[in-house]
Amino acid sequence: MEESNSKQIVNPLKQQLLADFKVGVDNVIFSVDTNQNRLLALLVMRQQEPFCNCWSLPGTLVRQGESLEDAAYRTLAEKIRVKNLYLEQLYTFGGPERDPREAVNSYGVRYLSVSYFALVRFEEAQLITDGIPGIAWYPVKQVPQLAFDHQEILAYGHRRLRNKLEYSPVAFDVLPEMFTLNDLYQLYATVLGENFSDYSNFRARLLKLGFLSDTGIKVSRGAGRPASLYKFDAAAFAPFKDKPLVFI
Amino acid sequence: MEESNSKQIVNPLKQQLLADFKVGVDNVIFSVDTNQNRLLALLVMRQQEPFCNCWSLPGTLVRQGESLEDAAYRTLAEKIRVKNLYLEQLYTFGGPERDPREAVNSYGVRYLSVSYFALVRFEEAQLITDGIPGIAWYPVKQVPQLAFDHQEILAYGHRRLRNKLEYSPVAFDVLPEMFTLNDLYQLYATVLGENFSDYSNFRARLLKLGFLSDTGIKVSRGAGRPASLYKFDAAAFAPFKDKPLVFI
DNA sequence: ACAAAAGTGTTTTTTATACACCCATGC
DNA sequence: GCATGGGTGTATAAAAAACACTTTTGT
Repeated sequence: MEESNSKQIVNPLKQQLLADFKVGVDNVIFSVDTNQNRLLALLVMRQQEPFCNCWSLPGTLVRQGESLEDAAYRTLAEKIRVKNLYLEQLYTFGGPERDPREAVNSYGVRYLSVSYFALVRFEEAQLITDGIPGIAWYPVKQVPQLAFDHQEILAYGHRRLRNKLEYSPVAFDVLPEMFTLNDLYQLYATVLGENFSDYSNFRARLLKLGFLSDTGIKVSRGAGRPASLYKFDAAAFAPFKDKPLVFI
Repeated sequence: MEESNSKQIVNPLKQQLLADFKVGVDNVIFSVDTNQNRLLALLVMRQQEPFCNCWSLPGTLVRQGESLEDAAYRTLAEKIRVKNLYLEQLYTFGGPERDPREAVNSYGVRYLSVSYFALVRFEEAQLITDGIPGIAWYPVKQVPQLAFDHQEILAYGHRRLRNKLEYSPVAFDVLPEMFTLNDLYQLYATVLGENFSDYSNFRARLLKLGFLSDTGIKVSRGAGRPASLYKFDAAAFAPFKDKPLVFI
């Protein structure tokens, strides 16, 4: 940030002119349907040009006095009601010509997208439809064509989710508060692919670490022995913060 | 990105007005002095207000038609000449009031900083001083007060470097092309802290993986047996891409 | 000769992996 | 009873961690 910030100095070389930006925030919002073992992403149908009637990530343009994170929370709150959620910044996509609006009004206005990555509990999340039907959870394996470069942003978010699962306890932000060890295992298998570990070993390893507490409550899902419901004990997890590969 | 992008519609609620942004790029540039085992960051002395005569990360404002990455490369090229470098986006800092200029001209212009993280080889990097003495490598343990929120950005970059060292071969972008195994070990020890592994084990493990090739050339650093110079074999490393904790 | 740094090997402990097997329930 | 999913244990292989030892140089 060393350049002069005065717009008044007109430089003959076009290159030298600073770009004026509008900054958008786009959210990649994930949740997991434990019943069907599917990883879901929240999409909205655009109601305006450009890309009208095209599915897209829920997003907004940043307003005066609003921080990037505030904007991310605002968009989220407009679409779903949740009790808990995990949110972090993903990446900033900002090349020229990533938004067709740049070409039209072309006063050098650029559109930059700061993307955020969010995890919510599927059971708790209430979609705010407001009559308009253009909002839905899509299995990440079956997302339709998306507006702008949102396909790329979603893919980036998916990669981040896979990485985060390996060392951080984000899974417990997506799972219901009480879950069976099989729910947890299925989540990992769904996101990371079937070949990351054997269920018995996964189970034994996590239990030994001691941050999963058995509530004693049993649930029966059809046939088979009923499973115990476990809770994540955040305090007991503390020593494992910053340790890599806790969950393999 | 769903809002109307027309500036003309004046909304009585100030909140509803979109913010206009200038976007800056700030680079956290690291290198390692293998002779003194020090991790260094490149700082520049600001020549303008605000924060004139204050040390800061090298940065620039993004120009028309320029991508974020282009801007990052441009700043870098203005400060140092390097043959190879590693560059990736770090994080976007964008709260209101992070830049004092927002208060002054206060037409709702916001300053947003997209930070980039770069690694260069200390030996190859030629600082471009151009008479002005305000550019220097600082040991990260001894950086002075920095302008804006650059302290925070630097800390963030340092954390990223530590993480990247564990699974990606970025070390070889900071080390000279040929290095001793001790250079490599010292780099890890310097960045990760002295207690990450024992030298013998570190050495044995990496050699077994087979992507370090012995050039046969020996160097003597004072007393003791001369050490072999090794090279990083990028092709041989390929199978370890995406594998976590290759370097522990 | 001896200190200093490079490089090798050995032993112990811990962790990963692959299963086999027992347990509790629905039908 | 038996299929189904939950839950426990064991045997083997691999890797991490600790550290003793050998080699080659400068002084």
